[in-house]
Amino acid sequence: MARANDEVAALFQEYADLISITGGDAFRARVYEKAARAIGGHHADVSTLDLKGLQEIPGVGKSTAEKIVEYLGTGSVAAVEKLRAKIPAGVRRLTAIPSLGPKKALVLYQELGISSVDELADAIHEQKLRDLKGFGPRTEEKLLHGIDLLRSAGDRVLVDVAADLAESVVDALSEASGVLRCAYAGSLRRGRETIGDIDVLVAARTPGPVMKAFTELPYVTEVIAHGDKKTSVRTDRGLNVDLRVVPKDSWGAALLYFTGSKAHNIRIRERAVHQKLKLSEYGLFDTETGERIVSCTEEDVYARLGLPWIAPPLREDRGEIEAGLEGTLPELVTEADLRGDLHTHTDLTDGLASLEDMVAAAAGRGYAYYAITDHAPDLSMQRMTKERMLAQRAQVRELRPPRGMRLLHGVELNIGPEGGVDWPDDFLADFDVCVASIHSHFDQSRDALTRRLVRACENPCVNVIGHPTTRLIGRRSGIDADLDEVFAACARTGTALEINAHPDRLDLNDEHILRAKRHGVRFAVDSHAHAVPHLAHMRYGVATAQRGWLTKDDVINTWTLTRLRRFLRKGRA
DNA sequence: GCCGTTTTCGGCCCGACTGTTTTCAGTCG
Repeated sequence: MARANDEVAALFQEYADLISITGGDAFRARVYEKAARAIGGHHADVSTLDLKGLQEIPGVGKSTAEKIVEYLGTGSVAAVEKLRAKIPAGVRRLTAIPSLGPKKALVLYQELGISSVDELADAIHEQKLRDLKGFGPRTEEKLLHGIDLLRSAGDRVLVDVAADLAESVVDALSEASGVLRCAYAGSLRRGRETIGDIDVLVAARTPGPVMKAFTELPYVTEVIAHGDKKTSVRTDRGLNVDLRVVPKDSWGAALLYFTGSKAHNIRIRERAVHQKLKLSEYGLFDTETGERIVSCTEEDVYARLGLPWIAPPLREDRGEIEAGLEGTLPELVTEADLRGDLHTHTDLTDGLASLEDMVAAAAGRGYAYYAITDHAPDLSMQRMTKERMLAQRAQVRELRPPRGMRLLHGVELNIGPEGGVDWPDDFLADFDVCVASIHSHFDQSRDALTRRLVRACENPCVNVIGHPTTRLIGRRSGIDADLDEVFAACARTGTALEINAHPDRLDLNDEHILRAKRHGVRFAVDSHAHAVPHLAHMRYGVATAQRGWLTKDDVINTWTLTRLRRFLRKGRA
């Protein structure tokens, strides 16, 4: 069951789309889009708020708040139903086709009665679009191509795939003639968990050579748009890359603009307008004289708008502008702050590398401490026994890792259907650290799942809840537990929540982290490595923690070993 | 429909590219 906030957000997004399609006031549509985002990201559950509380959500006024109350009371909103009755759901679906927006969708529906993607494909093949105003032969071609893309849509890709591609594009273009600077921006720079396309920014004396080099990259399959300032391509990696080329002295304004998010950009541009300034990707200008004031660095632009530099992971219009004005932006945790990793495996269970190899690689990352946490016997395929675990402990105690790195002997316990774990307290008490995770029985009731996690927190030996929602991005949605209750239990019992850094998990996600932090929870950013290369996934976990506004102090594996050990003692005898 | 470090009314972010147009609307980010 989704949070009421998510249901309301989806409803308002649909309402905004329907307003656009029916040719309603574009500003009204934008208001509902904005409200949808604000409600989806709001920490408090809207079903617990009254009319007054709802209006305290920025972007939610009287009319919107009343619609929320109406929805929560009756399960629908009359104004939305009215538009739904005018426009079939399939017409809205048409706007998912690239190059087809609300205006064309309405024309297709009104003139030809087209209300589904299939009907549109048929109509194009029957040449029915020829007589419509604004539809030419190129439009037909683009629509057919767009339909193909939609039908084979891989949607967004995992962040590691996008990062590899982006870094390779940046490396290649940095070598192109006339390129002065090159970097990726967009959602990848903001550290989002999945990426829809890659934005690459170049500062160059002349755009020609770099544009050419770009379209000739080996993984480019198609050039979508090709101009002096912007070129867009599709790649064989399932995502598009946009390249923008700007003059060198526009670098800061352009980087700011292309990093987004769109919502953040709109907010800072509004701020500019209020100061009689105009902000574009070319710089910050005086509206009256047209004179450029600043543009070279992001810091310059923010400063002229009365703001400190805002780190990209915060740029989601989730309060960062207000915090910047008040001087209360968090000092975000960084990868360099991490002193260790608290959830890793070896080939004793389902890891691929030996204890020695994992430890050597961890030492190479400069960690001060490193925990080995192989599986316990309740994941029966791992064939773990007390004897095998104790033998590993002896091996760990004997190892002398380089650079004085300290080894912690831990375990990843399985949280059973009733919330119990593999071993009794007296055996667990001798581990340095216990991670406990759910690995099965994902479909229990909400109450059962909540109780299960709360019981695990109440175990005096459990230090960290591993991959708390068990989601696998794009493959398995997270379990349906009352997370706020779990967060409260973590804070009460001194149990940390994991931010699992593996790109297909990133669990907890940024929004959960923001909510958990309000409960006073501590976090562990862990690689969950099953092989040496996985240790480097930490960067994605850190980015997720940054998106959750976490500081060094919130993350237990940035602490000194002494402070960490005190935390890990928890309720043990 | 929302909102105010000029405003409780009159604004609401800005520019690139494409295709169908003869000067611009639509789409996208």
